[in-house]
Amino acid sequence: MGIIDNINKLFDHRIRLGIMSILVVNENADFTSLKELLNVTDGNLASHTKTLEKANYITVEKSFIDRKPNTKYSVTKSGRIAFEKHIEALESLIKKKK
Amino acid sequence: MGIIDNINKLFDHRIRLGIMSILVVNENADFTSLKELLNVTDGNLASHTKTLEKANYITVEKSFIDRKPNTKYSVTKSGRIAFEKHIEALESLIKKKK
DNA sequence: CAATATACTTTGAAATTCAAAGTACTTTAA
DNA sequence: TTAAAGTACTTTGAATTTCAAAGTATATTG
Repeated sequence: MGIIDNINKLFDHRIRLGIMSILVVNENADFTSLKELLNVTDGNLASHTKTLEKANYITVEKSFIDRKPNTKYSVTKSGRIAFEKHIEALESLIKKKK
Repeated sequence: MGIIDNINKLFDHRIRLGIMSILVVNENADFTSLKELLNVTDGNLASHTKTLEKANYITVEKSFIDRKPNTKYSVTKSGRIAFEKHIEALESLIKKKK
């Protein structure tokens, strides 16, 4: 087993890591908030949220707020668990340097 | 500026992160050692080391040891600095959850 | 009602990732 | 001695991923 085997490939990208970091502390965040916080383009954000959604790490809820479409993302239980594991893997990899 | 802007794209991949993690504590490591520690295929490792080399984050030294080719990788000064910055960016992103 | 804005989605070109196959020896063993 | 297997990479290109431009749909503003 390699020393990076516990690093989750799905979180091994700064945008997805950022999305998860936001969602684990916020219960939910909408498309526009994520876009601004992460400073990414629409299409790019959409494709990364879709990847996380397919993995069942986040859920999407669409509604209309003030007659405008609104997409809210939340982290799932399994997403939260997977993320914690990833962070632990990252920490143990990096700590080796001390 | 987004919250992930200080994450270095080049270290935003588990194999390259693993290579750097090994090299910042070891002064040097050869191809075979990296391959075993990381549990990756030859071609895959070669392409990631090349990426880091192009960025001037690691250097390569080729020689023969026991009549066999040996490739040693070491981290450069700028590679070390970039890596530290990356780790700080990761930590500050993750710490927000506490 | 035309122009501009908001909130996404779709599309596909470009870049990246990855492993299979290739190269160049060396070692073992018949 | 020579054939087969092993070591240490490198090359290649197919598959996947990333990303932004353009598109869709509705709302607002002048």
